[in-house]
Amino acid sequence: MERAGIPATTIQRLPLYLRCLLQAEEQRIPLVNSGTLAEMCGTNAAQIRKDLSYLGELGTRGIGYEVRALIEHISAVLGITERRRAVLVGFGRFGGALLGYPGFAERGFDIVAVFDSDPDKIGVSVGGLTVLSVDELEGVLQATGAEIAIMTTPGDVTQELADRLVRAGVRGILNLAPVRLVVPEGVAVRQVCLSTDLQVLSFHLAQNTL
Amino acid sequence: MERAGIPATTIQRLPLYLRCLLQAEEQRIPLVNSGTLAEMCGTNAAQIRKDLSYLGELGTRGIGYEVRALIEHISAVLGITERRRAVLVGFGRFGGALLGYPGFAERGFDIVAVFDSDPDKIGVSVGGLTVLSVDELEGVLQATGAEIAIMTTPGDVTQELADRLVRAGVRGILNLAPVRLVVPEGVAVRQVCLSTDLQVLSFHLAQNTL
DNA sequence: TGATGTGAAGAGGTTCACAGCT
DNA sequence: AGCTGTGAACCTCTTCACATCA
Repeated sequence: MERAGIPATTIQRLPLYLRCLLQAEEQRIPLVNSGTLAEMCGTNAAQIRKDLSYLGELGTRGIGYEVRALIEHISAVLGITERRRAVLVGFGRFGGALLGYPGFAERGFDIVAVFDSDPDKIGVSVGGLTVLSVDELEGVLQATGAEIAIMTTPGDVTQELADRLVRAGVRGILNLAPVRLVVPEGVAVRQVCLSTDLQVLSFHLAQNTL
Repeated sequence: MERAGIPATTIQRLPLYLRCLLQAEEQRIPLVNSGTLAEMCGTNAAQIRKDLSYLGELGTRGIGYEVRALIEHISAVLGITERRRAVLVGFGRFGGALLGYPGFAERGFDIVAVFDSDPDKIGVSVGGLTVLSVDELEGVLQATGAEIAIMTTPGDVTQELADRLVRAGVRGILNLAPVRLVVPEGVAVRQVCLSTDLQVLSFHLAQNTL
């Protein structure tokens, strides 16, 4: 499968396409063309065709794209045909909220362990899981084979924990802590920072008040 | 002030620069050059200089940038010299977690109202605020003059609520609901979707297992 | 005929390399 | 001498326009 050479921006749009296609499938729509899919996604037809062309020749000229087949293809490229295991590090406000979020499981991601360093939280059981001590990080990661970590830890310990996670086999980190992580080659990091987003919004507000 | 013509990517990096500069100031560092700032931010010196040059000639050749002055400038461009008011729409798992998050206030964003449609939640008081009915949206927005909305609502009602928010004067939306919002010209939207981020991470995992 | 797939043109950002100040 | 500010080269992504094929 020709996966290399797909632009990063295309990859970031695939989950959106997937969501729209699943929606179409629910409505029993068997076929879409680039125009209608673009409308569903809020993009343009050329973008859709170009993006999908990177995954192979998935459409039929004069007809369009078969919804089910396209879902399969995109899922395969995103590597979510099998379920993926993730651990949650940090059981605070955000950590707790994320654990209860059904969206992860719906999209094929299973949270298989939760860690914290606060003795008051360790042992708490929630959603079928028990909060574990971060001391057990390495052992549990080995046992579960989880490859993804979602971090909602205080800023000052995040890099250190990330290092341990990587050493223990994690190769993808979704970081909600307001810290720029440094990770070795081959490990992917997605940084989420709501404060940053608010500041970008603020810029736009300031712009429009000239 | 020459704000137009600043690349969108530059704007998105300014909050990061700001964070690093505040950190430098805390360490009583009065002056930085593009090299050291780049290291703190995990970028390169050329990027820093180019970005800052869009804001004006803020440095001194042969010397570098004065930390305090740079903080002021970036804050001004981001429009966060005055505090900004935001409302939270949706008091569920995420909404509750966000309300307790001190990071917003620290960066100049005050959450001035919380809305929900669930009768069981309306009236609950939390962090000095009382959860209000979404029926009161328009009135409260007018009264508070909030320009930003943070949405953590169920997907199916989000667009509709966003329309009402925009009509009531909101011009920046931070959307945590897994829905692509359609908004009129002049309204800025930042979409946050953790599931999307996980799927992008999954792609990278799949890549490295070839 | 109708929609895809794609080379080519265009736009937007990043990196380079050096002129220009202090 | 040292570091900024910036034109120019380079690269990446988006949009266009059309050849291509069912």
